[in-house]
Amino acid sequence: MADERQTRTEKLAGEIADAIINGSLEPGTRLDEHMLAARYGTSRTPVREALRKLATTGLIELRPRRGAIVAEVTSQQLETLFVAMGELEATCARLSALSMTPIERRRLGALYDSMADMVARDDVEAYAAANSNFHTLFYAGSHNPVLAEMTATLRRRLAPFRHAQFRAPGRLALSHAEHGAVMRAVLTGDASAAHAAMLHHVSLVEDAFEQLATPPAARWQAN
Amino acid sequence: MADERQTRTEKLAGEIADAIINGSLEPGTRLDEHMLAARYGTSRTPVREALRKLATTGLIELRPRRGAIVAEVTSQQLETLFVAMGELEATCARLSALSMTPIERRRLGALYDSMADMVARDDVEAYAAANSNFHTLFYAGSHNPVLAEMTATLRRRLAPFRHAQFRAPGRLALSHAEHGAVMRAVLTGDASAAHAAMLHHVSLVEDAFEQLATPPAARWQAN
DNA sequence: GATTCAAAAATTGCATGCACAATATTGTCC
DNA sequence: GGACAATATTGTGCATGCAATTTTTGAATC
Repeated sequence: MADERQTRTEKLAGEIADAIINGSLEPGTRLDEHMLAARYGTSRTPVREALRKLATTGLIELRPRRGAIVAEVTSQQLETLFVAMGELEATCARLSALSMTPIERRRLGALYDSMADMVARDDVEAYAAANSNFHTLFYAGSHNPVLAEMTATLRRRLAPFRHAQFRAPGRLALSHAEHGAVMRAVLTGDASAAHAAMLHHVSLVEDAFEQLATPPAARWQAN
Repeated sequence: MADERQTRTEKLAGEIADAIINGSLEPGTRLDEHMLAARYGTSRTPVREALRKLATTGLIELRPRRGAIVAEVTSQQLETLFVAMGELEATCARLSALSMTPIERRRLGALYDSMADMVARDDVEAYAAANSNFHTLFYAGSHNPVLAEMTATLRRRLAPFRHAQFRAPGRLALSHAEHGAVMRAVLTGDASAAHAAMLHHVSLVEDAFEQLATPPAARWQAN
């Protein structure tokens, strides 16, 4: 209940996106309009509109006259997505170095410090949540809503493939060290260093994924 | 007639987008579903779906229960869009420096050379078309379809505001000189120089726009 | 003349139904 | 037994209709 201000279409888009991101709808799954309408207790109309919205984010694939499926991502496409994500994150860091306000800089430093404790306690859960906030600070810090939204969209699209991100041993400490490099560059206003440090950081996330996680899609079409 | 393979929704989205880009639908115009359905000879259903698709690209603004309007862009939002565009173009140039194939590099050089003639003849029409191709080469040259599509989408979204881009005296020669800087950096594989040169180039485009063109939206909400 | 409020009109959100395209199934021939 | 064609079935694309919300209109009041 609560806020009944959003339309059924929007609510549906959110729920289906969540189902995809948390893995309960696996890549390749056919998204039958009747089935979804029945499952969520609406008619096909809002379902169709929600599917079209999700298609633009890349979470699902819409084939004219042939229905929708949860996007199957080949390892090559995943590589492409990670590279694009890295470039956008790096750009956000670059702009953050140039335009973060003193308050934003202080907040960034405070979050970074608090994450040191989580590393010390080896608290993966808390660190993962804080990590998400840490990156979000740069989206906002770019002071460019257009760029911020693009980056956030890409992040959501990659979410299904990052579940095991911090499981690798020592990954927490490494991540925190890289965060430190990014943060220092941003705080000193060194734009190109911030860009480079963030790019490096996100590349390593990609590597960690490839070494460790078996993404849902890879089961179907690896190589 | 011809290719009746695409759905009415897709065709509609294209036609409405064109109408916005070429200026026949001005920012702020209300997009009444009944009106559009009548104008294009369909029912409201495909119109609604087309509008939702356009909304995701930012060309129109969709206010729940309150209809759609052609996006009104404040000068501040326009600034944001141009910055984001510049960063993405610069990123494409950066990646192009790293990953263009010899064939792509040769094609880039050939196009650049051919544009010198257009500058000499002061052929604004031809130069504008070639300029579009020039930038598109970097989208493809990034070898990252995700990034390329994002950049192209932003370019389309800014298209309504760039009509008078090359009208300013001397702008053609200046543009060509900047293209030269970008091209040389890419051809020599200097990624950060390519990034910087493209950023510089696109910033100047933005300046040219601000000095010269009065965008449709600025009539309504400048300051 | 401006402001407030209520009723009317307009417009969106959603449901439902039908036609056609795509897919699955069955049957026939080699 | 396998390939192919005809048929049945499923599912999407689109049209239409109704209910609810928003916007407009008009009068009454300050």
